[in-house]
Amino acid sequence: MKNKIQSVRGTREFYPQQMLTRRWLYKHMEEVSTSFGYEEYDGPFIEKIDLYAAKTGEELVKEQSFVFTDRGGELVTLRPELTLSLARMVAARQNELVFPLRWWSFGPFWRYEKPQKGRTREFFQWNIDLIGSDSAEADAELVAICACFLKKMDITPEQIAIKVNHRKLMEEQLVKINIQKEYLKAVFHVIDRYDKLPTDSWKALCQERGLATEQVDQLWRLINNHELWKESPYLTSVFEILKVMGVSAYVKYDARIIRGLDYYTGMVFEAWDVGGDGRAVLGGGHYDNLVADVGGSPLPGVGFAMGDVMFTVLLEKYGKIPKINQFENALLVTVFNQDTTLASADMAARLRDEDLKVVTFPSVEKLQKQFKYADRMGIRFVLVLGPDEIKDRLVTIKDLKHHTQVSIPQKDAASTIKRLLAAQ
RNA sequence: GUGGCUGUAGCUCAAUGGCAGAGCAUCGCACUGUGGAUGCGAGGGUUGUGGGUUCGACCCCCAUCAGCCACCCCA
Repeated sequence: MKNKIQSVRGTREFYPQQMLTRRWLYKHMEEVSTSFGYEEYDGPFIEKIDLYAAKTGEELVKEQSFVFTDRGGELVTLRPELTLSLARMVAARQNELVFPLRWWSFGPFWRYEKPQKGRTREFFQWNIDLIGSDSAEADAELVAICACFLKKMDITPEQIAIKVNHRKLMEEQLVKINIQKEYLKAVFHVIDRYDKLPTDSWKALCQERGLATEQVDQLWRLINNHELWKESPYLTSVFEILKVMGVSAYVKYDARIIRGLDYYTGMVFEAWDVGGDGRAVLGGGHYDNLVADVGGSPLPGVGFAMGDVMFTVLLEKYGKIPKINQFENALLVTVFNQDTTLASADMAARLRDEDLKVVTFPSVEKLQKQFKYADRMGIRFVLVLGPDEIKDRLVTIKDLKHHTQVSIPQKDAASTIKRLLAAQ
């Protein structure tokens, strides 16, 4: 390990076992996405910085992106998110695409943040969006997809819950307590801080930000009002739809959900780890203007994004990551000695022709060592082709799982193994 | 970007400023045609890195890198 060059801070290394987990996660996202009729797409991994400058909030670009100048002197960045690339792609082919369109993606993103548990500088993110509809049905669908995914991962509503709110509802309510339009952003920010501070400190913070004592109390009542959604016919309708879809158990109204990204204009939602000290694992919402903002005609959309890092942390916490053995149906063809290597290679090739997963041992070693290798790798069958077998055109097959062994004619090897596999 | 804690064998961790260790793992042998078990043995370290203090530094000081935690922010 001397003179080892370290990996770049915050980047990920996927050893085979973790790669299996990533693929397993991907498979479930794909299944849920496609079951609702979503199509897979992807955007560039590098974008011009201008794409994000306007709409995602300044911090995301200024502080949290991997920005550099390319050889042509252009300021570019490793993509910190996908929604704006999506909006541009849609705007570019707005007249040929069929709406409403439903697209999903899973790929790498980069943010220049301080790494800690559940947060790295390089991460994978599931993005899923429905564009071209303004209805409560569309918004409800995305929440339902989120719930279906959690259910599929065997996560219960007691473990992760989806909290829903609506920005316009909040704006209306804030206007009612005489908060001026210009202050909305600042107030949204203090609402966001509510969970992190004791009530007294939070109230002090509100006053610091210019709220009158009376307004602070009104705001406190507002964000602790779990019935507030009843003031919104829109949210009422969303919850009704979710009930019919059978996913209500995962969904809660929460007036404290606002979300940081500036482009959300309607319903917003986040999935939270209920058991933990509260961290969002997924977030999304409705946006009215995104496509227009990148040069298209106005088109509304709704979508969410989920990072793999925090979600994997939670899956581990709840013991939901299966131990996958990719060699459970594989076989190892051993080599007995130098004279039998060709016979083993020949046997291995013929078994692969029969669509079996066949590993060979690449050098002549003691059988003990080769058996141990199979055991450590989780390979189920070990084949021995020694002088005795070759003389009688036999092959010995040991089933490491059931600790049984047979010697059979070589021509029956594939069918015998297939029979054992079918019998489990 | 700010503050705090931690870096010793592949892993988990010991070691008053005075000889760098244990368990697990690895490798070898017992076992010359058979994995998991047992026994015996072996290898493995510039104590994250670079300076400083000291007769002497894993230990104290400074810097730096990395991990974790709390902010900030967010997925």
